[in-house]
Amino acid sequence: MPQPPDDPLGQLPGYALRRAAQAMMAELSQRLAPLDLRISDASVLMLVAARRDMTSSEIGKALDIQRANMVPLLNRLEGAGLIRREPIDRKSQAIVLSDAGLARLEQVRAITTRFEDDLLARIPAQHRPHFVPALQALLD
Amino acid sequence: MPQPPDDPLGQLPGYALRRAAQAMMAELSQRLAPLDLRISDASVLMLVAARRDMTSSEIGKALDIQRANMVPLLNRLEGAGLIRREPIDRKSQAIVLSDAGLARLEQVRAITTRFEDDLLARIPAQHRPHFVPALQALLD
DNA sequence: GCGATATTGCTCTTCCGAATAGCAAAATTT
DNA sequence: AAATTTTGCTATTCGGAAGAGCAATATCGC
Repeated sequence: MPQPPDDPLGQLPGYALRRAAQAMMAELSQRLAPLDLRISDASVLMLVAARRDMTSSEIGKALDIQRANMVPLLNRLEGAGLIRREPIDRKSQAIVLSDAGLARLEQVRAITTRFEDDLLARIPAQHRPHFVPALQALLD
Repeated sequence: MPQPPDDPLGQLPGYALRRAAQAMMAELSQRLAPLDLRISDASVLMLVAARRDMTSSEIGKALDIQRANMVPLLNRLEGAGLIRREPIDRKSQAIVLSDAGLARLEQVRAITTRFEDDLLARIPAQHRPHFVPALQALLD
């Protein structure tokens, strides 16, 4: 990621945010590739483990993924045997982790906690505690 | 952008970074839409104004856009009459702003400086000075 | 209870950004 | 002069995200 001194864009918060997110996601994707999971797959696994029996729409709301786009995502996870769809009533279904899903989740956790540590480590100590709060302030 | 208290992901720097960047870009896109420009279009205009006579590949390197993807982008800008391609030698061409491009750039500047101000304003004052430095640390 | 309304899960389609492979012409290196 | 690199491009693919629309079902107001 070159940062030429005469780059007039590098100082702009919006531009820096975009580039940083881009670089971060490229690296996380690579680290998750051995598990055969995309970033959104991993997010879903983590979420359904933390809050059991969520419906597809609830997951979508929490992760800001549209209903329509949840379908292929969950199909993929179900096809890989990581989740199951269990009927709640005749309309809704709960998404639950299978045993294989739980096992995969453990691998995901290992990779992501390592990843998040590495990420934070690259931020100079004096800026570090401000990083997540600043980002969260942008999400209200 | 909901941030439920029992969201196990919201605290993760990587996840927060992704979501913040997503939200930011969605909003910037909207603000640029009246100018009929995408975010990358605007970046290119700003860059070619600051460093004149750059070639397509140089722009790509600076903005981290691949050669192949620069082509339709520049075609679009050229089609809109905002830039011209001027031959340097028989292989390379300089990208230069047209008069219309310069005028459009002024509008871009108005929108982006306003946007960047608004963005920073949403970050609490004690975190604000740490924001861009932290992001830049992730880009090395 | 019933009718209007909202929600759920889905299909199909489109768009954008990004990536890859390949290519011809021209420049640069040695 | 030959080998290598660079430039600009075509063509294709992929992933994430968005939109419109739909049938079945659940929920709310009365």
